[in-house]
Amino acid sequence: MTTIRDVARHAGVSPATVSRVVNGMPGYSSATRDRVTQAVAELGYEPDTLARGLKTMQSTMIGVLAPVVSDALASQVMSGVERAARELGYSVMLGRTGPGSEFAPGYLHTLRTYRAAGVVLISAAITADMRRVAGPKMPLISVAIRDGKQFPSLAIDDERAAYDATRHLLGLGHERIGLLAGDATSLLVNAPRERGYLRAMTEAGATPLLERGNSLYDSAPPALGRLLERDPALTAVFALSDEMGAAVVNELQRLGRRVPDDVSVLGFDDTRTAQHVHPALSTVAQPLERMGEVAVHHLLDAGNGGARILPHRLIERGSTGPARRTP
Amino acid sequence: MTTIRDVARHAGVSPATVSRVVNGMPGYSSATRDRVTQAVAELGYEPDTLARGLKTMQSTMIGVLAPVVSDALASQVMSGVERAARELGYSVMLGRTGPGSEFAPGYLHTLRTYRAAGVVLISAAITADMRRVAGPKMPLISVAIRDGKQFPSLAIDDERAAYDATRHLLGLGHERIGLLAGDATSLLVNAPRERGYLRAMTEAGATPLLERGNSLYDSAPPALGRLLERDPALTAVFALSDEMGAAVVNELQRLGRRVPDDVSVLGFDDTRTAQHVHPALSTVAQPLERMGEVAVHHLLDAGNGGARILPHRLIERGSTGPARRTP
DNA sequence: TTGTAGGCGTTATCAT
DNA sequence: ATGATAACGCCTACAA
Repeated sequence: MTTIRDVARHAGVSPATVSRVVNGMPGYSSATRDRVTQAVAELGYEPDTLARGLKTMQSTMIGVLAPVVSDALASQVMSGVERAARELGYSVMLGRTGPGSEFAPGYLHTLRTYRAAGVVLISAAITADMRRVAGPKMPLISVAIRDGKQFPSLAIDDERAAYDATRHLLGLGHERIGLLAGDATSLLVNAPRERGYLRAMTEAGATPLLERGNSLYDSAPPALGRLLERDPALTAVFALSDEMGAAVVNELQRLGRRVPDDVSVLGFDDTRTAQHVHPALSTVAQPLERMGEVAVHHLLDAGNGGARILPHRLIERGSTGPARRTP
Repeated sequence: MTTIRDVARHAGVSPATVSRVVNGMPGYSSATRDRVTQAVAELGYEPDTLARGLKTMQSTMIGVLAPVVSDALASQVMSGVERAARELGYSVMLGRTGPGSEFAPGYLHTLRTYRAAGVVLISAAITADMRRVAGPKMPLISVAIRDGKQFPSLAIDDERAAYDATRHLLGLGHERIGLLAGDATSLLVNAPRERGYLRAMTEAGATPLLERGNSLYDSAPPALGRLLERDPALTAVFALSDEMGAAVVNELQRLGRRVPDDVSVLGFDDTRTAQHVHPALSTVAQPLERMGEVAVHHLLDAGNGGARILPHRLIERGSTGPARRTP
């Protein structure tokens, strides 16, 4: 292994000078800079991250924690985090919080012993306990979830997004719009979306109709069944996740209903799943990759508390269309 | 921050003793062990990973690198890696190799400066250059790709898996089976699968028919078009990725063909995508999560070179069935 | 502009 | 069984 002393010897200077050159600190002639640079190249020297971190009391590590590592939404945010981190010279450490954030403290602890520069939590709210184990030096930010004003967070305005989306369906002439919501455990994202839907429906004088799944694919067909039982003449279903939306598209067709001619379907999130059904799922897009990138920047800018809002966007694919005329 | 000296003072012993207790080395009475253990608990002491790594010249970090972080297949392997690593007390660092592995050396370099305990490469072959920048201490293993015998790898037997799958379709009475292959850049996985298909077809006296996509969803419809043009009486399509398989299921139905009554469709990998279409995609399953776990174990067992094979498995869902009788 | 020296928190060697 | 001490590789006052 090449150390800073090797380079120093090779270039005929002191370790301190090498350090200065490598870190771009002032204090050397351009001649020595060249000699050092060359020595570095020749020996293939790279500063040891551990030693550097130990000395500076800070590492260039960023943690990224998600409830489930293989989740489609989380993957996209992680991708953004990774890209931004790398661009800024940081590395990212991956962890899993578990569905109820139960593993988060353990990972935060580890991250702390690495003197991580910060942590982004995906789809998981920051708790006082997490804040405590993270210690005073390590900033936390949660993404894709609205987390009050107490801790930093980065998300779309879920209430408004659901409101806009419902208005869009109303604008297409739909009145009997069923909402397929997620379960209560992900309350922080579901509650505002439900409110948005409710508000739009009420304003339009339409009758709200709500059933719950658990945001995953398999939970949607039974919930759709309950929705159709309560109103067989439904002309639109608004699912609060793309997986549920995709399942609804498939299930409706299995039941002999055409999408979107008989029933329109709208999803939420704009994960890749939305494009894996036919007709492709119209959906409320969250800028997931971008959220990951922005989160990293906020983290490193000592992004202080408060909730930041990113813009949502409605993407029309093939699963939505004008309401079927009631004869 | 609590250091080992704080604990030592608190327990009335020397730092060396604390270290011994914490690391389970011999050399202390049970009385002092208890005092130290209690002091550790009271002060919430956790050894600093950086300092420890610096001293021991080894860190408990494992790298996991994938061509694209948000890829479904890679996500599942990563999930397995993360789980196994955590269980063994290791942390995982995430990186992106890029489609042609072009970024791999950079990440390997970083990992080396972290003195990582090893690196698992997903869907990326190890090259001599990578091996070089990884240095002599850091083991590498590639997963979900067959990598000759030169470097460690962990994958299914792609040739055999495709052979078995094709035989399965033949067994259902299909003779006109089109193969939807991936592009040439992922040659290491595609070539053997193509060979397996070809061998099964030839053995059965059937006529092979092959078109290429790029493994992603959007590439499948046009390729399917070409397949149908060359043989409109096709009764089965074997797609070498689930995304392409899902697209084929959707596209066939759009074209008015029933799945599986008119045409059977078989996918490959068993990612979540396979379950996001209707009928759900039958597919050749790779044990992705398991591969991630096993990779970690091999890495830490100083897993020497050579290709390790994990078993594949055919999963029948709704997209395959007996061949349509030719009247 | 450049070099010397001390210490970050830990483990390992050598005394006691 | 326990403690003092020296490194691991780096950065950064402080001196020169």
